[in-house]
Amino acid sequence: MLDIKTIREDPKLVKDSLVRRGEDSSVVDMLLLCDEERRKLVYEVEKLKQRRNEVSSEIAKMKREDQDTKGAILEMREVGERIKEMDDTIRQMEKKISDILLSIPNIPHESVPYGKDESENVEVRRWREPRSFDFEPKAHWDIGVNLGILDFERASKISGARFTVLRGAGARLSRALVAFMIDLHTGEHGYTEIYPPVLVNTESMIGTGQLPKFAEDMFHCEGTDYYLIPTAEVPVTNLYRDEILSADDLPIYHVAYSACFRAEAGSAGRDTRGLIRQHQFDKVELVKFVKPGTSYDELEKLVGNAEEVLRRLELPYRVVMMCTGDVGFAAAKKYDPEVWMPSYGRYVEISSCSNFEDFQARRANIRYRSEPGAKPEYVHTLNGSGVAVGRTIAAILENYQEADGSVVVPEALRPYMGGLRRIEAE
RNA sequence: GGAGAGAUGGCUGAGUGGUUGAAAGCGCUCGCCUCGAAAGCGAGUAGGCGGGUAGCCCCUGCCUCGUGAGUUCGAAUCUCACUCUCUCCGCCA
Repeated sequence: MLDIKTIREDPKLVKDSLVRRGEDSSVVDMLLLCDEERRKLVYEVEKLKQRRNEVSSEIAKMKREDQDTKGAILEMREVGERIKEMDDTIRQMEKKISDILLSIPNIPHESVPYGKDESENVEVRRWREPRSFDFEPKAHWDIGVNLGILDFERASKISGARFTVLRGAGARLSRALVAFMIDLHTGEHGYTEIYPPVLVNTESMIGTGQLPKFAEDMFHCEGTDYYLIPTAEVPVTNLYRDEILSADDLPIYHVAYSACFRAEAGSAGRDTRGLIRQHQFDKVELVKFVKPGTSYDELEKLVGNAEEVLRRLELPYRVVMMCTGDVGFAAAKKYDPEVWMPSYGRYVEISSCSNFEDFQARRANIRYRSEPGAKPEYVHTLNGSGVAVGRTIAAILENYQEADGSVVVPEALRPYMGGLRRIEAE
């Protein structure tokens, strides 16, 4: 959420940002109109309330002195009615303003390149050349099924499309990856581990920006106020909702493993095979709460932390900076580390690292005091995958496959796999 | 699921219709004291939304005592609904 005061003072900035994102900027004028109207009403009703307060204390005094209060009470009864009506109108106006405010995306940082869609994202760096195979490499869904470690057919029987059952070494590989990633981030990057609920309420979803705009992407538990989280970003960022932190608390670094759930409405036909796009997948997420001045440095470090996972696993990757048309609703700046996927013949997103500045903090009301007694200010929040587990399994299967159909276990993972060096068909 | 108790400021905790936005304590900040510190003493210390003035200093109004409605001239205080927490019982991995 943007600050209404910023919009009031510099509407052009917000309109330009919407245009750069390729969105309609006319909401800004509508918003300002409502805002002006609201302030006018607030001013009026507050004058009435002041009058009511004054007369009420006069009535108290008159009663103590045994004077007649009938006239004053009658007058105030009318004033009270009037106040109620106006408060109603103001409440409607505020609802409208907040609806608009919640639907306006963040302003991209000045370092974000202009572009209309993902085709204009900018590659920032590459690590390692993709391996060249002396045989025809297979896709991970074939490798996994042949090894008996991925079972898509039974998954579709028990659940449906876009689900997977992991079996044997496949299940262990997944568990090993989660442990490996969390150990790396807690042990070497200074993150504190969190294990969050995967069901959260509406308020949390609004706090991080999934709602109200992207309701169709979410699984909602019918008859309840619970949503299945699309990422651990939601519960972990909302950990400090409506809190005022002290400067000493910052920066806060959290790492959280969770299952993630996405309805994937509107992606029919895309990535239908394999582990790339599932309704349920595992992810290790990194979340930071930092002082405003530091958030862009923190973003670079965060991306580096995600990249370190891929380097340790020796998976070739590149990092892409999102352009204005692809930066995402809540982010001011975003980098996507992408892993090389032989079956796709290209790099595939395996992480997404964003600086939200105070966009989420304002929605979720997460503040801090720069020093004792100072006015509370909004923190900056960041998060990034560190990294997506399902896609990492896919990348390992494909990049580490051998001509005989077996898959070599990356060295960094072997301690977590009971020393297993190679996954072979049983 | 049943019965009961509760929800007040950074924290603990008073307050059952009218100078209570809120006692007291703790914490924190500043000052005094001290060579310095502690102790002691004194002062200060919620957030939000408007208006004035104007770069976050200051003045001023309104709102906020879990959330939402209601009663009333006036609600932290009375009524109703909801949410959450705790205790006991039941059920259960």
